[in-house]
Amino acid sequence: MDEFVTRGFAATRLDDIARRAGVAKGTIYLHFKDKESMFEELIRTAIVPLVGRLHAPPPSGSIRDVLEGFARTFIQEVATTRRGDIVRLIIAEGPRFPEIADFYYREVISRGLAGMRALIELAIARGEIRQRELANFPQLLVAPAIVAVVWKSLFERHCPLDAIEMFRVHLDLIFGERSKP
Amino acid sequence: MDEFVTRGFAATRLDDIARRAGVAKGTIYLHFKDKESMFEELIRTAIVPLVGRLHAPPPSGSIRDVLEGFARTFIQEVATTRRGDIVRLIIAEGPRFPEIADFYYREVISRGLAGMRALIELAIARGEIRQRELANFPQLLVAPAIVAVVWKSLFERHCPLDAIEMFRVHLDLIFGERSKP
Amino acid sequence: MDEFVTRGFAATRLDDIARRAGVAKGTIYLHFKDKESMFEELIRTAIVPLVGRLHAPPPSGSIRDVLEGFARTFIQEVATTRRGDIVRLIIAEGPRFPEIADFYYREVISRGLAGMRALIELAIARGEIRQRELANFPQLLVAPAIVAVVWKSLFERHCPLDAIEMFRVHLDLIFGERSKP
Amino acid sequence: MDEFVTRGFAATRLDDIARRAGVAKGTIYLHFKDKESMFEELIRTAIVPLVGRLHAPPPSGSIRDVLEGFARTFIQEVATTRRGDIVRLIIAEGPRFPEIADFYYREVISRGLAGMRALIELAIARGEIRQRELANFPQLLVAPAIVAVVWKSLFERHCPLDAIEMFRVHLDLIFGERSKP
DNA sequence: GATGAATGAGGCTTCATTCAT
DNA sequence: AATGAATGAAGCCTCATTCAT
Repeated sequence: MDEFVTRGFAATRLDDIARRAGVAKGTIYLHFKDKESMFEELIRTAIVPLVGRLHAPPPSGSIRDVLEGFARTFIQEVATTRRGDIVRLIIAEGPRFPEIADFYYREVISRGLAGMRALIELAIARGEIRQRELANFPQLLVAPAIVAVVWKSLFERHCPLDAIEMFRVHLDLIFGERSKP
Repeated sequence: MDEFVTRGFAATRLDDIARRAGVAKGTIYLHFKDKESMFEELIRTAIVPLVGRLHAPPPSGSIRDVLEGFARTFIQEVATTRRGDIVRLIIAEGPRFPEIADFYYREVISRGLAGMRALIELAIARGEIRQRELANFPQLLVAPAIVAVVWKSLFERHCPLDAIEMFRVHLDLIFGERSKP
Repeated sequence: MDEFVTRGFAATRLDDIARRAGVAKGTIYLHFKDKESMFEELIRTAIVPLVGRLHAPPPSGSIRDVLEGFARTFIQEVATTRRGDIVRLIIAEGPRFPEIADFYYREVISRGLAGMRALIELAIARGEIRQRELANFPQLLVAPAIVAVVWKSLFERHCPLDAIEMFRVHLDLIFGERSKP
Repeated sequence: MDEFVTRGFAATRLDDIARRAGVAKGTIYLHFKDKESMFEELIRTAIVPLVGRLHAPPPSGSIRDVLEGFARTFIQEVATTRRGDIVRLIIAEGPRFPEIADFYYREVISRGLAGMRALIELAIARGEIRQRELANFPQLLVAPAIVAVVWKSLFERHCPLDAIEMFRVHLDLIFGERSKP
């Protein structure tokens, strides 16, 4: 997966994968049909941990706190790490691997957005969020996370981005400005 | 460019490019040093029209109207079209073509964000925007556009996204809800 | 090596080498980095047997007999055979492969000439050779061998050359005419 | 010719020849049928001046003086200069261009050797040379010149060679040692 | 006559895949 | 089950040659 993330599907060599895995090239073919199916299986496998996170904890405190915690976790454990590159990899290779895009949509996106929408509706019901239409576009809630992932991999060295702080400001826009601690 | 957008850098064949361009393979080398520099030049060339747009029009009316117009233009002429794929292409290949990422940051991102920040500060000064910290993260302003571009190329067929309406809701979050027409 | 000798470096095709070697084209690259390093390694390898000969035998009989034996061996086993073509190949490609010329000078030429010089000085000390200055130009001793190699590959079919007899006459010039047997 | 000499036939590009000649690439084909015939014609043309020298002046003084003058001229105007490289070029490409080798043999070698033989026989008749068999191998007379040409292009930078002095020693071997001036 | 842009055959090299060991 | 040498299809690139201008 590291190799695919670093170079993309086409530019990755099975030689390198084998060396990195500490096996011979032929051994790969005992586990995978070919390079393409290996790529697809690896992506699927890599996505699973993301899926795990989506079984949201029950919203005990305020929705905003839940979201802020979620955002912090996502940014620290995904956007900043190798997992964030997997997201970028899916963006990059998705159009050529529709099955991967399908799988990703089914397992991650649709569930994640459903969860977001539920949270938003709960927050609206509780009066934490005033903008009722936000429930129609749960993508807006996670948009800064996407931006953070892209920014990290392309522009971080030109201009570092404090993704957590950015997300906090984003939540201020949604929930109303919070008095600074 | 179509070929590169469709397949990515490594998987694109010069044979196909030549056929699509209606020239022989050798002819390519009268114009470009090699595949890599052709890719870089094409990306640069493709970006130029985007850059032109960034010389912002003078904010005559309300900032929100300016941004809404800008968003509509961007989504209709970039996110929906082949140009949006170029943005995706840069996200995909940027890490392996640092020069392209550099160029893109210098010519598009830094200028665009500077323009956004100026607009945000103007809006804050005029009282249109209350969240002063937004000026520190102009990325937040365009985040829905990025999401739209990615969504279009990966998930549109699973779940169409009304990007313009999404952007309108986003602006409501920033400027406060506008009374429905 | 046969292919390189027959066609020269640039005109030799890896296709032909592979076919001649009875392997696939790709197999070549398991053993050599590229065409150039293959050429260089082959030349080096081909020279090794020549180098072996240069560890001179102890001059038991007269120096002239030693040289006549050496010349006979050289002409029969080098000038006449495929190895002679390697000498011609080095003359032909040397200027474009400085490393080969360097290697050849270091391993063959400088050692061979040192050996020749030692023999000449010994012969002078013994009174077999009167021309003391010959020791400054050991190249003169082997000049007919070079001429023989070149002649064989270019003009043999126009006018055969008895290289051994020529060398004998050459030795007569150096050692004084020997009474015919 | 400079291009061919520097790189050999196969590695020389018509692009470079055209640029050096100050004409367009297509223009070459108004004068030559193809690269091969151009090479052959150029070699032939380049050889002509060599041929001119062979119409020997009548041997007025001693044969040895004639030869020493000839050698000095040859080494200064051929071995040291670009013309010497042409000799090397013929050695290099001769086997693949039999017509050139033929032409060279006919126009230069056979005539040159005939002239040498005549000189040798004259010197024998005059008593300047004692070794009668030398007349059978006029190649021996010019062998040091060949060695000088090869040495210059391959090993000069490792160990400079005083070709004229070497030739003088060679003549000493043939004519008997001359008292030093 | 001269040009030089265009061509496309052909060469070098890579790398996914196979298979005898 | 694991290996890794061997394969050969396929891609990039060069350059001799052509031909419309």
